[in-house]
Amino acid sequence: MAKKSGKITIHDIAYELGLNASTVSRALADNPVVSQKTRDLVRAKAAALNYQPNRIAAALRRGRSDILGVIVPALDRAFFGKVIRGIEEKAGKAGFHIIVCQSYDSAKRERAMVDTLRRLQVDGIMVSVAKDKEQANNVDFYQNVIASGFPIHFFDTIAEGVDAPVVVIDNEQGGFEATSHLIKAGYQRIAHLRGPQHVPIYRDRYLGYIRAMEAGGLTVDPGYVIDIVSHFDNGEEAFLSLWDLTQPPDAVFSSSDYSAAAGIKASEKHGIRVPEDLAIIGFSNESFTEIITPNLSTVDQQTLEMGRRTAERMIAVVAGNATSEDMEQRLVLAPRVIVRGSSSVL
Amino acid sequence: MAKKSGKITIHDIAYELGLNASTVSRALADNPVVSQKTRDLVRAKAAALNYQPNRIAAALRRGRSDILGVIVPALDRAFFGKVIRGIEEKAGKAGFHIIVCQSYDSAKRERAMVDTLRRLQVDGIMVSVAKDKEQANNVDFYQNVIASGFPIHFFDTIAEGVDAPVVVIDNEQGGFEATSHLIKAGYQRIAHLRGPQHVPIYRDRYLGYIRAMEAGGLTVDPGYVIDIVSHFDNGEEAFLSLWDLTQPPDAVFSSSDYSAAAGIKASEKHGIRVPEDLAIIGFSNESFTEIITPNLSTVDQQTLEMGRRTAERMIAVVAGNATSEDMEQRLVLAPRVIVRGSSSVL
DNA sequence: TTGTAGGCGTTATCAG
DNA sequence: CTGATAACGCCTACAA
Repeated sequence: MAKKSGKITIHDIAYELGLNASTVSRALADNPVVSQKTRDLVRAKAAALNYQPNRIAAALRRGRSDILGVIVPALDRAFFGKVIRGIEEKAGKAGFHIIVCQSYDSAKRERAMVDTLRRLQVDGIMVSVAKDKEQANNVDFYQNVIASGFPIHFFDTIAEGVDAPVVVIDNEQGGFEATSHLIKAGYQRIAHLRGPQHVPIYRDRYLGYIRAMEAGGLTVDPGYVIDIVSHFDNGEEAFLSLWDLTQPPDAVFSSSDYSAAAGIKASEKHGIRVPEDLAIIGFSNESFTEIITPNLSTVDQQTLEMGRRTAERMIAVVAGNATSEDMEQRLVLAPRVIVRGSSSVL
Repeated sequence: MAKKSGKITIHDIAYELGLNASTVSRALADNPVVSQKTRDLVRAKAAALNYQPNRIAAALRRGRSDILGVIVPALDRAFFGKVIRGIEEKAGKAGFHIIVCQSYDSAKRERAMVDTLRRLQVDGIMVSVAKDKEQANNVDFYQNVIASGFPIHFFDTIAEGVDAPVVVIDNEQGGFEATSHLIKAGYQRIAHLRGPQHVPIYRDRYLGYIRAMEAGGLTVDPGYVIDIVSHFDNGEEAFLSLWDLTQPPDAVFSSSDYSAAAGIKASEKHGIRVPEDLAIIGFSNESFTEIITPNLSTVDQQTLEMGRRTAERMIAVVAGNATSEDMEQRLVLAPRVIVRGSSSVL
């Protein structure tokens, strides 16, 4: 009995059992070098005292914390919620914990978070990079971090030009397939709501759109490409400007589900039938796409899978089963087009 | 120069400056007892060497990690994403980090997470308790944890009967106001889609509904109260059963936005106009409520605010500015009814 | 103003 | 099979 109010340590257990702390440590680690009898005794006493090992002390000693860092732009975006769920799932099973941080889409803040996480001695960091325009400075920064031997793994939005493992979906292919789907369904005048082009994922979706149009023998009317700034707010405007054209489109591939949804709403308001007069397909498979009417066709991003694979690969590196080098640096997941009512008359 | 490949420590800085590690430690902490000159020298050298303090070592020594734990049922639910965003926001500003775990709505797993987090030496844990039926065992568990002096703070779904600080919204009041809004709008036959009654938040919403009905002088037809199991899946069924009644309701207050949305969809399919034939109001203010047509009336839960306040209060306790006792144990946030197209003809 | 000497709780290396 | 000892990197009395 008798300990002040402080926490129980292996020394307490050792003392009560007339053993040495190192034996207790070995016993708790199930080290076979310790006699079975002693191991049982120690475990029993540990349970009796409600001993909780201090993992921070162990981390200091072992030089490993079994904690991984995750940096995302914002936690309240459905996409990141799902990816992190996948990450936590795999990490947890492998005995790791995750610390989650938000960059609020500021590359500067993102770099600061990397530094803090490293000071916390996380064993590696998974990051989906901020989408502001200050990303250029990331390259040197991350190259230095990586050169120092610290494991970094990107997912979704990556730091281009940085030599690190990456899990992404093929946005170009997603754009291609979404557009191709519209072409196959018979639409000819296909517009595109385009996200900020300094962000690779949006640029790729746009390029996929272009490729599909060319492959389908259709010309891209420059007036059919509308730039979306904040994907929800100016969704309606975008559609209005399209209808102002002398020859309005008969289909729209939007780089975001939000602007696509805004389009459905605007169409309804203006008496344009979806999909008869105008087909719409979005991107991301947000959960509301199955709730709105008509259901929004979209491109699924394999979010859970992205999280799981990222965590797996990160852990492989951290656990030493793989080095960043010997693993294929780039894992590209295939997006899946999901056809629903907004782009097909069933 | 010359360090193997290992990390830089205060000893390295001290060595290079011909100082002692303790002086460096004090200098970096801006301890005024150290001469300004030395402090500047140390900071400069630290920067030059790209020194990153080892917070895990500091944590061990100080007995504080500046890390807080957060346990939620699932990270891919919009509600928790927002709350955590709020938590991280406040925690980050106060110099804390957060480790996020998922209970997957299993009380057993939740308790296991509490133990692991404690072993990681987090300074406190914020938890939204799992919604399975095994919660009863939580009471003893949490009472013990708290009795041992470890700070626990609940939010949203709480462990009833446990004496710990809590931030919740007034679900009873939310149910009352949602229902009252329908009554004031002239609806009389008001049904309720009721969530699992072993979960306090759903029970409270139901009680609020009852109170409003009574206050409005309306009788509650038992056939008008439909139990929802999985809030999205059997939403349509619920509505179908209501329309089967000889006297169907003219309004529905749903304890979940998802079943409410399912109702809007089902109404459309069956040629029932919303809100003319049937008014619908949900609960939670999910982001899709503004996207569907008509926009769904709902009750906002103050998610960001809930996260911020929870973090603030937790930090106050951890930082010693307040004890769990001297702070009002219960902070109740007021829900806000948001009237949109689904329950009002504007 | 700076240095010395522990010690936080664990694990790893050596002996015995 | 078990014990003694040192060390992980930092902080903090206490001394000088």
